[in-house]
Amino acid sequence: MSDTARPLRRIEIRQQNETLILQAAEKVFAEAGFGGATMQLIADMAGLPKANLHYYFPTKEALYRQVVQNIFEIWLQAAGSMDRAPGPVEGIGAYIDAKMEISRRHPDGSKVWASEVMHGAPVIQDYLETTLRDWTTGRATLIQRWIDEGKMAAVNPEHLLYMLWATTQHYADFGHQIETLNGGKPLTEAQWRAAKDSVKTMILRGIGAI
Amino acid sequence: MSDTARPLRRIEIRQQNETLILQAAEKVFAEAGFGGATMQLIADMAGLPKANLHYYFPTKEALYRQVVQNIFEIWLQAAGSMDRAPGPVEGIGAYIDAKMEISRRHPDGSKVWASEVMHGAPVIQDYLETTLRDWTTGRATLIQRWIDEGKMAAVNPEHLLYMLWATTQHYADFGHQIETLNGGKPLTEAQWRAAKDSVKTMILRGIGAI
DNA sequence: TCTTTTCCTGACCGTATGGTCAAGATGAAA
DNA sequence: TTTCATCTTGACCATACGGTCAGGAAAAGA
Repeated sequence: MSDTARPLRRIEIRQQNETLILQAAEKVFAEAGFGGATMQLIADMAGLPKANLHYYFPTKEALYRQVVQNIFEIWLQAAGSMDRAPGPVEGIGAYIDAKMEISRRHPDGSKVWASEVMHGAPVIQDYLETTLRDWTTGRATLIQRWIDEGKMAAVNPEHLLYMLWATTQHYADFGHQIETLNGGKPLTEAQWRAAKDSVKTMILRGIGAI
Repeated sequence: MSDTARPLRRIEIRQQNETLILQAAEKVFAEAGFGGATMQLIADMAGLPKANLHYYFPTKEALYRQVVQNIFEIWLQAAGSMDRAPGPVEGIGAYIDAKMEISRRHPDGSKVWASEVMHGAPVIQDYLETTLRDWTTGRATLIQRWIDEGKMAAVNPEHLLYMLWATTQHYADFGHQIETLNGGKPLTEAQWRAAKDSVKTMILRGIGAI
């Protein structure tokens, strides 16, 4: 921006360009899918020549893999919000809040994740079998404990988790449909609050926690 | 199959090949997305030469459009199960059953639909703005009537519909993830019953209908 | 049987794509 | 200043893709 900006240091250059490329890639992969995305389109969106992309990321697959892993990191971050809660109202409530916020702030990332899983998780299958599986088992145990303690109804923990994922991610993955049904306009701040509130109320009542 | 099969009539040939192509296309589009799917792959899966595909469907887009429209037809069929019900327990219960059955019987179709919407509905935008919108408005009115009649809690009808779509379609679109968390095995008959039951119980209780 | 229409398909074409490379530019180290 | 490592990029390449076409096979109609 500034004409008098000092030359960037090596590390800064690398960091800046990688971020630029990853942001552009996330958007293009979300909009076109892996197969429909082109390195040229990502390059144009990042404002860099295509050959420069291949300098930082050797192949399209490598770039895609990094995008998916970044999304998984965000997911893991939200996954923690369920712990350290005395009961389902706080724990599941916080988790819904966190996941709805991700749907709002990172809709592209959510779409890439959904697309990856829909196509059989060719890239992140190992994460599903390790990290995600462990997390799911742990959370199912936690939910079962709440049930045993009489803090919620005896629901199937796995299917509850699926419902949480499905409902929250729907606002990102099917955002276009929701927007169309909303008169072509994105949800307002108030509408997002209403969405969060609806989801929380219906689910927490659905599991007999409120 | 039979060596003595009589030669097929024109209309039969057309019907048979179109069906063959559409089935193969649905599978390939679901697995690879529109951009990742190739006419050659669809042709191989259908057991026909590629040029023959272009005889029945002039372009890849035309073939894809037909696949998406077929899915929408199935969706519309299930959409009727909510009407002619005296209250939410029967109406929404039947709708959940119908949509869960679609997720089970037509997972590929569901994935193609999800993919289409995720990428901004380039092909079926007009359906979203007309048929889907009208249906949604009508159903929201119906739900509001049930609320006014005291048959269920005062929830936001739109967000309830989103939850219904999200939860039921999740079992198709994220079927691979569910299968992985299920030890790599597809859900059994009993597990599908449990899934349906969980979804119905949680949602119907969540809206105060039971 | 003969003619017409529909169906079938191997070979082919132009284009776009992922990826490479060599030569130059730029910042870091000596 | 000189040397070295990193970064940049236009030009290029092999491949794969969607789509075309001509000519033959097969069914329908006369």
